[in-house]
Amino acid sequence: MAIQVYNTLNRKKEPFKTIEENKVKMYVCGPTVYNYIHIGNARPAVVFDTIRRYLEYRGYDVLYVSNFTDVDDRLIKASIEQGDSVLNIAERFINAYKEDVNALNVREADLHPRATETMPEIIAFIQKLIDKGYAYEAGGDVYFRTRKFQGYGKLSHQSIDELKVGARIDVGEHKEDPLDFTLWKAAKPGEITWESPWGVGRPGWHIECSAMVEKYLGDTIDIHAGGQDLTFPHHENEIAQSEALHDDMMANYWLHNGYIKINNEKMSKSIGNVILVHELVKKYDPNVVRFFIQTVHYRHPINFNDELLSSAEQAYDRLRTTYYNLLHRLQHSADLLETDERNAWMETIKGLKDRFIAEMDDDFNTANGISVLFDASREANKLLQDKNSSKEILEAYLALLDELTGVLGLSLAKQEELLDEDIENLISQREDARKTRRFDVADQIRDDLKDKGIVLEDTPQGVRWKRV
RNA sequence: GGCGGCAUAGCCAAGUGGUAAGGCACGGGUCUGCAAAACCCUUAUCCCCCGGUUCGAAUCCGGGUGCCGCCUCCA
Repeated sequence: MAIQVYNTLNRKKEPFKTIEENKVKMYVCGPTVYNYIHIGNARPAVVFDTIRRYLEYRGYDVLYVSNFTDVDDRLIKASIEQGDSVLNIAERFINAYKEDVNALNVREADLHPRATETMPEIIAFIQKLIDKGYAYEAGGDVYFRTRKFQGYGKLSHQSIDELKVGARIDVGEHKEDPLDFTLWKAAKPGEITWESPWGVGRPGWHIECSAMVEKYLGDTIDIHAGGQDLTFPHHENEIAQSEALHDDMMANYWLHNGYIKINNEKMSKSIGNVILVHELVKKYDPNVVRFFIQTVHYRHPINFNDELLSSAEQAYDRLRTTYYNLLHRLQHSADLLETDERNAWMETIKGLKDRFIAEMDDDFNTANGISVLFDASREANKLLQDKNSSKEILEAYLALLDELTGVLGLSLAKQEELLDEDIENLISQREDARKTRRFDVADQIRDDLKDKGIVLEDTPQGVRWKRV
């Protein structure tokens, strides 16, 4: 059974078929870099990074391109407010973006093109649209002739006459039709500009993606993705530009992730409930944040608040505990014997892996993939209760957990930690006390260590400790 | 007005025709010197409401209620 992908274009799941065998060309709309990113920006980064990782896991060679919009109205505004250049501000927040998504274990794209570095291609793209009659210059601006493009509205499933109701012409615009959108914007005095056949100016928002996709990936790509809000008008306009020019599909699959809400409200600056990734990862382990995002299907809305994050933290710790306990057993057990049930265990492990793949194949259902991780955890915990467990099977469970969490971009492994010598001493003093049944002494030491954030757990294979 | 989404246990969340995954929290039991961790059991006769199709629906159709998104360069 092939991977099934929900395609916004047709509003249904379809078998995933690539243009070139085993190769995926994927483009994800990136941020406008005028500020630190919030969790609304983080979601697509995490979601499509996960999809990329999964496709690679399934044997595809993925070429992943994601842009930075480094010139637009908001950047110009920020530039004026901060008295700094557009390019400096962009540079600063590109670095901040990379730092933030890196914390969430989002891999860098193969290519991160910037609008300002794609200017010749953007201008050439616009010129070709003019030559083909799909665009026109007016007063130094260039507009796309929306009505001329057959099929406008096919992604957002709206008819052009309905769209017309909301469209309007702003003061200073020179559109033939309210539905037309800007490809090139004439500069106002003092703004950052580029030379073009239509005078100095800068590109409209939508054109950079069309130009970049063409430049780096080709006329038709496999996957084009972004947040749900980009469906209209951004992606609709990209389709119009690219398909008008190429007379071919821009992308075979359009994927859109759902919105984020804060305490069931829309996250917005006016409400003042915007959560920056920056701040969030100080408060919660980035693994937990990533995990939390993945516990909800990517197309569904996701609600953020402290209670939900804390619950996710508890859940994630369950997986971690299993992982640590497997490691502890492996390292501290002298009784690693072959069990009679070796084949049964290996079958179970194989079954878990197969289930994980089946769930993820179904439109990247990470919520169900994660439920398999919990089942794996339960099975591994059962193994840990056996008196005789073999090294091979313990290692197989660790490998399974590493493999599946790795696909999701999560890590259960903790950093190598050492205890202070005096704490080591206390632990061994307690062991002595327990051996001589001086339990009051032993319990006192355990309580003291707990106050210092070290929890002790006695197992048949010796004492186990963890920090809390 | 147009287009679309969602409504599943105390909370979160899968499931889109075959009789309710998983997690958090709660309760009982086992294990333990006591704990912790873990395991087992229990926890929605039922999936917003009403009607219909079907041998059979949380899942399909019609109607209703509630919440939300896009149609404003906001992911």
